[in-house]
Amino acid sequence: MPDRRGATRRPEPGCPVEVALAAVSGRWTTLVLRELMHGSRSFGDLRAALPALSAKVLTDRLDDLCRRALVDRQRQRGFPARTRYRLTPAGRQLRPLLVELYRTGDALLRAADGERPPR
Amino acid sequence: MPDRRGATRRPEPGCPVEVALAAVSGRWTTLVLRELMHGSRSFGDLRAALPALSAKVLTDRLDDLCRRALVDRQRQRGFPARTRYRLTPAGRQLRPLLVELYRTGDALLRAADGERPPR
DNA sequence: CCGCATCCGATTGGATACTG
DNA sequence: CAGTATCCAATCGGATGCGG
Repeated sequence: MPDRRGATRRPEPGCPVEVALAAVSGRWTTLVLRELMHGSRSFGDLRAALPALSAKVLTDRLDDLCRRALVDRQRQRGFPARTRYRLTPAGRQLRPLLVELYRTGDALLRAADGERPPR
Repeated sequence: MPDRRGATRRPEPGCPVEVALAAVSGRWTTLVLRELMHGSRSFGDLRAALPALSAKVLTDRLDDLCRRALVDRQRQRGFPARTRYRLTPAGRQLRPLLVELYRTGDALLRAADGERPPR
């Protein structure tokens, strides 16, 4: 990618970098993905794991992930209603990216601390 | 990170994943970083390489990257003014992340195409 | 040449209350 | 239980014009 020909001169939605970034950006997205990396979850499971996340934003995130085919939704109608969310094979491909995000962020934090040595 | 204890239950700014995501998100950010990965650039160099990027947004991006200590600004005052931007050692640490973003996005695009096979 | 100042429309995230 | 419906403040990206 560094210096690959076909490099874009504007942010095109079809650029691979934009596609990956769109998949993980947005507030709470990485935390929802982390939960689903551990296995399938219901709407309520996710709310319990992330108590500060409102229902509206959780719905937004899940809708978005479903539209991108990274998450699969299984509704079981009736009362009480039940819905299970799980990663698709495409969604599972995000794992190395999340690991790399953690690794890079950790390196940046260490670099910043190194400048002002921990007295 | 997957299932690491100390895992956050809300989006805290000190979380490594948030730090790395903040460094590369925002429209045009990855393209500006790509240019700087190739070496130091002036404000005008960047505008020429990314013609559809307005001066205001470029300034926003560079200010942000400087505040995060990922980019270093060297002003040479006078007329005409000159400023050179270059990655700091911390900024260069973003390269593997950008590569991983490209790799993952590419994999997602291939997965999506595979579903509707290219006739 | 390198920005900053303004203004603006669109998108975002969150709070709150209600429904199948 | 699993959402939907409103409403709102804040942020964002972009256009345009001026200033050192």
